[in-house]
Amino acid sequence: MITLTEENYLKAILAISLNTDGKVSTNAIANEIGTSAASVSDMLKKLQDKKLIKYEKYKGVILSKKGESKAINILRKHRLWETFLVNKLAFGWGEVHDVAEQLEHIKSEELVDRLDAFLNHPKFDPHGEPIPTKNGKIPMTNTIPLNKLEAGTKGKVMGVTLDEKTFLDYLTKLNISIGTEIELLETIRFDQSLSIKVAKQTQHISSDVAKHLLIKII
Amino acid sequence: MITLTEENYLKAILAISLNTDGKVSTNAIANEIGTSAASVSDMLKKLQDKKLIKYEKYKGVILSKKGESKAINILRKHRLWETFLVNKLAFGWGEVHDVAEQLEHIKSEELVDRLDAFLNHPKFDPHGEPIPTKNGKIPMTNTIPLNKLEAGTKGKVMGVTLDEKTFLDYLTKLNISIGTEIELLETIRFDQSLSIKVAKQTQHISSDVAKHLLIKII
DNA sequence: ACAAATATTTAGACGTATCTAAATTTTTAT
DNA sequence: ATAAAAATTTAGATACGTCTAAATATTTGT
Repeated sequence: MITLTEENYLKAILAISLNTDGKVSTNAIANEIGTSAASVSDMLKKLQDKKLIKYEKYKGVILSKKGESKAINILRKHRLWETFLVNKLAFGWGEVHDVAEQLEHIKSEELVDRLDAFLNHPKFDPHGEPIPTKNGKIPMTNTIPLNKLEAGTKGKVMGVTLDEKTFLDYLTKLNISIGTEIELLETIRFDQSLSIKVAKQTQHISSDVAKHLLIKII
Repeated sequence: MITLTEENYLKAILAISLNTDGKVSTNAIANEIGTSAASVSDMLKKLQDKKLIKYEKYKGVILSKKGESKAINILRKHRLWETFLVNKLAFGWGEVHDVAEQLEHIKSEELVDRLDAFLNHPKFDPHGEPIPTKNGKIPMTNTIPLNKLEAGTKGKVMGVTLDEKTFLDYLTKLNISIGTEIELLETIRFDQSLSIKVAKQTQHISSDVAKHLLIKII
């Protein structure tokens, strides 16, 4: 049996893997989970013993087939529950993360299948992120982060890659949500901050904000 | 912060309290939870320290105001989630207990409020048991267990007090569900088993089954 | 009332997950 | 190339929840 804590480690390793190339470092995991490197080191041994990861001391870690499958399933459950909370219980998109972090650990394949059907097999969660399929694939989206766009390009916000209330509240204040059209006017050389046009209004945002906005060029 | 295990102890103590008078014994709790009396004894000290129970060594235990409020809230969540699973996700009434046992520990008052509203503030769960109110009351029902009925009395099944798949599957086989009309024909002196009439068919059931059927006399 | 049976608690141990501090390995910079 | 810095692992502790075996308290039966 896999414990709740082990599930959280797998999820963290997957999240880091999706954003970076190569092996995942102990420190990166410690940072993602909010724990010490020592604790991570301890846990990696256990996950290794259970064949959930491939781990070499000092060399970093990657998920095994089995570990990846578990991690993707947790991600699937997380995104399905977020969809449920927003679409059925009328939560705001900034309010669902913490609850979904609990719900994602509920163990029942039947429940997930029925929830998926109840929601009409959604392809994307409320943040525009693709919902992994039952057989463990994460659908690819042809979007790029706003900060990688060339100046003068217009696009539409297809998703956000940070699920944090303060961030999502800020987006709401900027009048940005899924589907919003944005034109990148200029990238400032000094700090990579961006001038953008949203609904005919010119606004200015940091590159930290821009990198979490997934854009499809139109 | 209250742990998952502590919540399960409070729930168990409440469940026993609702069926018996006086203080709850260590053994009764061990039996309900499926653990050793020694473990229960350890845990009772912790719950006492947290002021969740009133406990005197060797004398048994009752819930404190605070403990009772927590326990009833867990029961409320359990029954709301069971209602969700049956009414919205089309689970059978015998299939929801294990999942609800997990869902009842999700921490979010907002979630419970919204779930309650989504379900249209149900008064009873799929087993006919009353759903505790947000302010911590368990509505009373004027029903009695089938085995306490007098021979010759007719009644309607209003609820079942055992949430176990084998039991509920058996009821289904007997054609008994919430709302079914039953006439008690005779109680056998030897083993307290019962002859009943269900939908014009005479059937015979044990007193163990009968005591978990809540009847309203009609 | 008192011995036997039953119930409960204590003692000591184990596994999980965490921490801080110290040791070790790897990377970086001159 | 090697010393300093950074990353990682190990060692030793702590808290939680569990267990078995032993000790103690309570209840029961005669």
